[in-house]
Amino acid sequence: MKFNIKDVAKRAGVSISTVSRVINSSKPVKPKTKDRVLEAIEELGYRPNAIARSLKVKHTQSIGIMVPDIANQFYPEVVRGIEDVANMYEYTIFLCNTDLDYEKELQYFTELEEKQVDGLIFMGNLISDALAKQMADAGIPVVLIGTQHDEMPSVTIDNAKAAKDAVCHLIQKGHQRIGIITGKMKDPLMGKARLEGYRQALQEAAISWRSELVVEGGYRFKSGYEGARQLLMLDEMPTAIFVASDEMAIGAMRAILEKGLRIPQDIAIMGFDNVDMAGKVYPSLTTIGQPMYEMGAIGTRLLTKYLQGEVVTASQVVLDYELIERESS
Amino acid sequence: MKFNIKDVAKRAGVSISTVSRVINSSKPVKPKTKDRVLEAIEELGYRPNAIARSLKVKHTQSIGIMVPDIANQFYPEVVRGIEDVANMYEYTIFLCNTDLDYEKELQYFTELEEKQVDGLIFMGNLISDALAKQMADAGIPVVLIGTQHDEMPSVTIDNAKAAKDAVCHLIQKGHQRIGIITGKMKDPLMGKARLEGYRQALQEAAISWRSELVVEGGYRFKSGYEGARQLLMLDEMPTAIFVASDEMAIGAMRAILEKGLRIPQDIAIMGFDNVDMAGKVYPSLTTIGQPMYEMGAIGTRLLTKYLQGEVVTASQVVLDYELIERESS
DNA sequence: TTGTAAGCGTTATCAA
DNA sequence: TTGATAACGCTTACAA
Repeated sequence: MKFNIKDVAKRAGVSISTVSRVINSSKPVKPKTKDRVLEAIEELGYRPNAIARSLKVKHTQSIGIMVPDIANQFYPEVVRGIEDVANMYEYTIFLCNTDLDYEKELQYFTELEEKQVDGLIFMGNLISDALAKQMADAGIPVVLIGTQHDEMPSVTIDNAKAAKDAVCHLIQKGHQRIGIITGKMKDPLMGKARLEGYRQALQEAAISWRSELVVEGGYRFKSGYEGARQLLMLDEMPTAIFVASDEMAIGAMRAILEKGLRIPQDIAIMGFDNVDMAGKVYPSLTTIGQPMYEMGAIGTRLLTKYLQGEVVTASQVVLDYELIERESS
Repeated sequence: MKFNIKDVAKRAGVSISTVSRVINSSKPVKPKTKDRVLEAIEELGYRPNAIARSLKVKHTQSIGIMVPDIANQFYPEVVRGIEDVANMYEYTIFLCNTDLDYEKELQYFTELEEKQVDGLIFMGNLISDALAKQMADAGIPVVLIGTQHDEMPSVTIDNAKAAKDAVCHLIQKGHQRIGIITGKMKDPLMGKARLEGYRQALQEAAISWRSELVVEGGYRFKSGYEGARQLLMLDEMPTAIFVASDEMAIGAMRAILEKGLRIPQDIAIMGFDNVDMAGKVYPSLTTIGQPMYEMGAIGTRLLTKYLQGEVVTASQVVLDYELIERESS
């Protein structure tokens, strides 16, 4: 019960080329025959086979998207942004979860390459050399979101500057003893850069660096909780904590609340990301808002430009963030 | 710089058929020639073209997945489950956000059909007649997750029973005056069924129904917040509220906390879903745990069975839920 | 304005 | 164990 272009041609009493022409409006067709074709298509419930078409035209109108873990708070929103504009430009998206595993990244890339995706959106940590090489060899346009690479277009925010602003905000609120729960130190953007911002803010305010106030975290709830507990055990507790991700910040809040301390009166908290949850917890979380949806949308728009051969002026776009003041500070 | 099977055949000094045979291990090839072919593949960096292959073999090793909104708390986890087992069975997934819009569902389905997906995972409300018809006509295997249809396989939980258990739990805790913030009343599963569970629990406990204690919500944070405020304005406030989704429950908690009331001492809260956030808010949320990852994984496993022509014994699987008692009750 | 036919990169049948 | 060759369903010169 599955028909092809030949079937409709026969039914309409025309050649397959005319059918093709009415499907794609690629060449003028006499209105009358066009109607006959349309009618035949309708009657048979014919659907063109995009696979066959792709084989011929050499593009698939599909793009791959690699993401560490869609179940992780941060990504769904940016994936939504990606999907919306991809859809707008008539692309469908292949979703791949890499778990930040270089092997998996490589393997998925190969799979996507074989499936002839027109382009790729990549999210994750640094791109491994092997992956970079394969991307270059494949000749598939790639845009990075939330990470950078010398030879690839990307959309990011200025993590160091954002972190600095965050800490400055705390300082302006009168805090002098400010703790930090960082990201992973081997992660240059979310880890090191945000710590660097913290350092700069303190320096500008002439607040001396105290190593007991910085604890390394790992982005997830639990490490925020544990990091905060560690900070709370100090003889002199911080009066504010800057936490390098919202999820950790919410873990930190729990640690504080469990101790019977008040937020922000006893300890102020500042997160990073503006994950959906940040505005919903109580007290709500003051944070650095990454424009997640926009990052996805703009990154994809950038990709479509490459795909359509448009000239792109800025290939490494860094977006504005926003300091969102809520109840926790 | 892109090679095809012909190029490697030439380079290896064999015919394209032998190359095909070594790629697919479909027929024995003399070890020596096999090595030559492998070598040629390696040297050229050849990648088989899956599109061409699909055209010939008539399947694409890809499945579509339609979800209302990936940015909505509930879905990322199930999508992760889907992707994991899809990947295990060598399928890649096309992700589509429908926004619960019948038009969009139809449109996406058509797109997926044209792209020749081997199967489809559908999440959303009731399937519209138009969609059901098109699915049947297309002859593409579909499995439903979180919703049902007479003629289609699905994986769900027993919403009414789960809701009843939830309310019984509240009753056991000594509550007699129990409010409910429901889902949408036009939604049979998450809306009506959960309300029905509430009704049954009250009835069994011989607690009389009071219409001022039931307010209709809409799943999202805001409607939970507003619903709770409405309940809190009653002359006799409820001592417990059963909320038909975690996100609403968290909105309800805010309304309560803002009034200076304590959870669970003044008002107990019970949610539904066990979204990631439920265990992270403070106080943490007692809720009905839907096995989201498993729903995705099992649904996809079911789909692969259809795709591989295996016999399936149970096509409408209803999974167990779990009452997760935390701090809010 | 329409039709014929070559070709996209594979797999699979058939013969050798 | 291998090689020629006809599909798969479409688009696109080129001819008519």
